[in-house]
Amino acid sequence: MRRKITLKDIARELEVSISTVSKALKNSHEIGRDTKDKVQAFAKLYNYRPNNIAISLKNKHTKNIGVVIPDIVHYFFTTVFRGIEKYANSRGYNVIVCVSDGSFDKEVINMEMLANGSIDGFIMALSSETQLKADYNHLREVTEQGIPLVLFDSITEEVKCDKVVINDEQSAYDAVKKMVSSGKKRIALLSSGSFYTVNKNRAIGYKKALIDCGLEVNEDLIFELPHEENFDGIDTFLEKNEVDGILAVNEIMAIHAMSVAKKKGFRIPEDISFIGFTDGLLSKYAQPKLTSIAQHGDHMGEIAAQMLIERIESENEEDQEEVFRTEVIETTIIERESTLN
Amino acid sequence: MRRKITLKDIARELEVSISTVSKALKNSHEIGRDTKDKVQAFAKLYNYRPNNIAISLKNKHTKNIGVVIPDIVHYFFTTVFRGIEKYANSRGYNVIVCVSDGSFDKEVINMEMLANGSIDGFIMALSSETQLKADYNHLREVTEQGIPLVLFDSITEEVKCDKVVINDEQSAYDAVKKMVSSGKKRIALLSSGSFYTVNKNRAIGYKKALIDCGLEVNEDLIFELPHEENFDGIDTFLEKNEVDGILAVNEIMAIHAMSVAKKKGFRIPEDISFIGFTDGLLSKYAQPKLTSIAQHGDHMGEIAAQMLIERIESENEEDQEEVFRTEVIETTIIERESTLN
DNA sequence: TAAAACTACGAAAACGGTTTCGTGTTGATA
DNA sequence: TATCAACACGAAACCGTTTTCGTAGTTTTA
Repeated sequence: MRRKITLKDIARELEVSISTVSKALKNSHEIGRDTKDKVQAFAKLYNYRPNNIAISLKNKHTKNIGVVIPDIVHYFFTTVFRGIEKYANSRGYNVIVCVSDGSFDKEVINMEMLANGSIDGFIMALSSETQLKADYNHLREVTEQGIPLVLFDSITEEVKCDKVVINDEQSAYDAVKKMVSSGKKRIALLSSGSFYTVNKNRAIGYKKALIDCGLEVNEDLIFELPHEENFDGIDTFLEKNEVDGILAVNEIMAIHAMSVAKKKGFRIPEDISFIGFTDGLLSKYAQPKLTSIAQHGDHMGEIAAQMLIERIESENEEDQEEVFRTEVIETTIIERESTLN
Repeated sequence: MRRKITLKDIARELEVSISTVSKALKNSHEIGRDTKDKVQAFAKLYNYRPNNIAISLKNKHTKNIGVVIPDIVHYFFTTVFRGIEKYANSRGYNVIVCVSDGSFDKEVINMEMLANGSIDGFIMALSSETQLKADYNHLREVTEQGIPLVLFDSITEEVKCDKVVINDEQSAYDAVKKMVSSGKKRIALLSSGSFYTVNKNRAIGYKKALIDCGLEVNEDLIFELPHEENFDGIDTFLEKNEVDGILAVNEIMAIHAMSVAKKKGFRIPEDISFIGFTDGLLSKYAQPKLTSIAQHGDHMGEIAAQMLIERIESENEEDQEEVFRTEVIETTIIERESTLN
């Protein structure tokens, strides 16, 4: 078991000082050619690599970013994560992931753990419980310590930081309008918890589109799933209400609704059209293929990482105007078989 | 911007030494009641939290584990990751993820980055390129430095370390046998790159089952996808060959094949049965629902993390017998609509 | 009452680097 | 020949902890 070699080892072996070794390896002009060559050759021979931890301690940055998300087995979040990881990596950063699992407490604990020096900044999507409690003190603690924070997807206006979101309202608006213009008149909204900012905004867009199209908003046609991960309610909702178009806030609800509709003998899209948020695998492989609203998670992730790293690396320049940006990513509707043209 | 408070700050403020503060906060018996109370109160008041980096440097462990996987937008890997994260977190560890994206070079670079002090151990699934090149020097480098490594899913016997896999051979065997016993005789195997250890083993199980059932192995019925992510070949394969059962090494291939079969007018499962590895979302939501082999990714992840952390924390006890275990996770066949009973 | 043993604390080394500043040795300049 | 840069390098502080060891002052023991 070859132990890792340190500057001290090299210094001892070559009978020079540690500072000389350090400088030689950085090609400092302070060190003479001969010494540099000697040190560099030795270092290469013994495969010297500086210890990240020591550098972090000295330089007061870790080149790690912390990502806190509610769930990892979730198409949208994984795509965002991929975007983050890709960009971060290209800038020499590593990514530490913590999943809050929808729990406020876990979110708080995870952030506290990471905030004590492990990371240079956070990218996170709020857990459902946090949105419900509307308690954002852990976020403020972090920002007050000067740790940059970027919120995405599920955000809050109550914390001053950079944000990246999609235009939920507009996207829902466009989706509804699309269905209306294909002749649909009784369009339902399948949602899941109106405490989510995203769902709130989607509902707004949904209603606005109906109104703009001269249709009335029928609250009966807005169905909110009582428990996540339990889709039973959808069946009875569709039995009780006559609808000819459905906008769902995620693809799973859309797929569920589609299969209920199929079972009841409806033709898709002739009798009922479907559009779902999140353009994931299910949308592509469903039968019929689901028209969906692509949120471009990869891009969101890249933008979020870019904003964060920019913030981290400008931290030094103490000007810090404290003007925060919120970047809006444009969605695109991917037309498939579940809607009419 | 409240800066983080350090031991030194407390010491200065309370006019005691740093060592006293450190010991007082650890409730050391060396320190008198009064001093302890004073220090602890002050620390709580100012919300003192020790700096993780400094502790890591001192104690020579980071409480971080590195996970290197080929892909994150992939159901199986995310479930494994969830298992890892969950267990690791319960033991006070954080998880740094790097995705190799199927690239040997990225795998190597990521490991080198992390190996320089950032993590206490690795959990990884080999990238396809690594398996192709069969170059495992980066893994050996790491283990030779005394960094524990646990390989899962896509592994190699050429590196001495702990491993956790499923019983690929047996699973494929059982799946084929199940189809045969329901009357199927021309069963195809849809695979993707025989350089993957998993696929190799699944093929072995597939063949063995056929032989044990008195059927002959027809190499024409073994189809290997030329390019991953491009499923075009499946169509022509099914046109050229008459089959009444299909075992696919992943659910996407199975779903693809199913939709081709449906298009050609075959009844599922009467005319053709389907079984796919990985019990992901697609299997559950496909039409008909796909019978699949659950790999229990969560469990794999937990086991992997457990093995790793055990190894990390016994590192100290220098006995290190160097006996490595490979844990085999039992799969279960989830019967759905794509197979006969 | 002197020696031994606690008690309560501080000094300092250590972890592995970076960086500032000081200094002895050159060679060039006046 | 005395002066002065430039050069090449080392000492030491520092990042924030932990931990060993030393030591005053007090209490116990013989």
